[in-house]
Amino acid sequence: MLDTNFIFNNINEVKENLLNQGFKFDSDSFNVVYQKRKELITQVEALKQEQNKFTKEISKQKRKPNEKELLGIKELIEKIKILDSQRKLVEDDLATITLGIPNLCDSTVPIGKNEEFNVEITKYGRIPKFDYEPLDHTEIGKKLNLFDLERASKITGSRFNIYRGEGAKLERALINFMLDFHSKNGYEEIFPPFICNDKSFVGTGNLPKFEEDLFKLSNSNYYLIPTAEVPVTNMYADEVIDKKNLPLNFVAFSACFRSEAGSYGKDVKGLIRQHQFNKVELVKITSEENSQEEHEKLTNDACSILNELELPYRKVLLCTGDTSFSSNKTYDLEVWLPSEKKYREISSCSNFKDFQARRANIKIKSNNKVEFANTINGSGLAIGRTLVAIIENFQQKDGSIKIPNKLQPYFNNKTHIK
RNA sequence: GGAGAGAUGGGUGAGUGGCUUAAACCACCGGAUUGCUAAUCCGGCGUACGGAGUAAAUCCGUACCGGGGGUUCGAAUCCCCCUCUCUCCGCCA
Repeated sequence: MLDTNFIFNNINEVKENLLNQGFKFDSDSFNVVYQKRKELITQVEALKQEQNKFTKEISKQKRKPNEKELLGIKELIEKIKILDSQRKLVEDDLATITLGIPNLCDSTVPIGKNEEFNVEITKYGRIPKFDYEPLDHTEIGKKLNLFDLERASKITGSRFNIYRGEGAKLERALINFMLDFHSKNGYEEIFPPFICNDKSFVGTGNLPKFEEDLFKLSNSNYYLIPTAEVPVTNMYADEVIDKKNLPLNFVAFSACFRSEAGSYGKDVKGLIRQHQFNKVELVKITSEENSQEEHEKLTNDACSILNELELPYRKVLLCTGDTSFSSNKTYDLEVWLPSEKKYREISSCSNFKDFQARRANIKIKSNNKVEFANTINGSGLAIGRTLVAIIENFQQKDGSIKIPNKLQPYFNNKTHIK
C-alpha cells in the first residue's frame, strides 16, 4: 500500500503512474475522504483534550466531581463518542481505498498496456536443434510414464497431476537441487505452512482484491498459499528488524495452490497451468537503499538455476501494464519450450519496495531511525515448469531424456530417463 | 477436546483504579574519563496520527500495555468476548 500522505502530496504523479498500469485512480473521492479524516481527527482530539484536562484537575484536587460538573462532562463524552465513530468509519473508507491501489512502477519500467510491451533484456543458452519434430512434454510423459493427468482428474479434477516413477523422482530431485543451491548461496532454508490466515494475504497484497484467485478453507479465515511468498514475507509482520541484520535472505519450498479463475482455455495442456504445483521461492527483506541491488542479485540467483541446468532462457523486463499489483518492478525469466517454439515464464522476480512492508508492518531500525523495510521475491524456480523444460529440451531421438549434468547427483547419478 | 497460567516498549521485566509523564535492567546513540582487545561514569533513547513551523531541529495535542467491546469524571489495572503462547491431561502421524 502507498502512504496516504504521499498520495495526497503527489496526487497527479500517482494518478499518471497508475494510469500507465491501466488503473484509473479516483483522486477526487480520495481527497474528500482524506480531508474528512483530518477534520474529524482535529475535532475529536480537541474535545478529548478538554476532557483530559478536567479529569486531571479532579485527580489533582483529590475529590469527586460534583453533579453539575458530571452533567457537563457527560455531554462532552457523548459528543466525543459520536465524532469518534464517524472518524472510524472514514478511516475504514480510506483504508479500503488505499488497500485497493496498486504499487507505483519504477521509472525504469517501460510503459505499455500488455505483455507485447515487455522488453527483452538478454538471452542465455543455446536453443537445441532437432532433426525431427520435437515432442511436447505430455507425449513424452505418457511414453515414459512420468505423470498421469487422467487419473489425477479422476481423484481430484482437471488441472491436477500425479507424478509417477521417474517423473516423481525428477520433481523431487529438482526441489532438492534448488534448495541446496540457494542455501549454499546464503539463503536460509524455510519450510513454511501451506495455509495462511487472511491477514497474511493482506500483507503481501493478495487480499482484499484477488480473493477469487485463492482457495479458501471453509468456515475459517484460512487460505491455501498460491506461493511461499505469503508465509515467508509475513514471518516478520509487525516486527522491527535491526538494520545490521539485513538483508534477510530466505529460500522456501512449497506446494502452491491457485484457482486460476478466468484462465480457462489458456494453456490447458499438460503441466503448464495447474491448480497445484511446486515451487522454490526466494525472498529478501532489505532496506530502501539496497533494494534495487538486491533485486538484481535475486534475479541473478534465479538465473543461476537455469544456467546450471543448461536451459535456454531469456530475461524480460515487464512493462507497466504487465507488472503485478504489488510490484514496483518485475523481471520475468522465460525458458525455451521446443514444442511451442517460444519462451514461457518460469520465474517472476519482483521488487515491491515498501508496498508489502507497509501492509504487513515490517520495519527496520538503525540509530533510532525507524522505516519500512523493502521486500523482494522471485521464483527460483517453478518446479513443474522446470521439469517440463528439461523433458522437452533434453529429449533424445531414441525417446529418452538426458538428465542435466549438475542434476545427476540428485537423480541417483543416472544420466538418462529411458 | 478438557483444566490452569500468561501476553507490558528493540529485548528482559515491575506495575491490582488517579502519586505512571509505564519503574528497573539489557541493547542502542552521544559525551567524559581511564587505556591491553575494553571498563567506568554522565546524558539521551517507543510508535502512529493530527496541529504549529518555509524546511530541518523542535514544540503542542491525541491514541496505543495481545485484539475488540464495556464500566468510570478517570483503566495497563475492573467486567465481557476473541486470538495467540506456555504447562498438565486426553487423542493422534
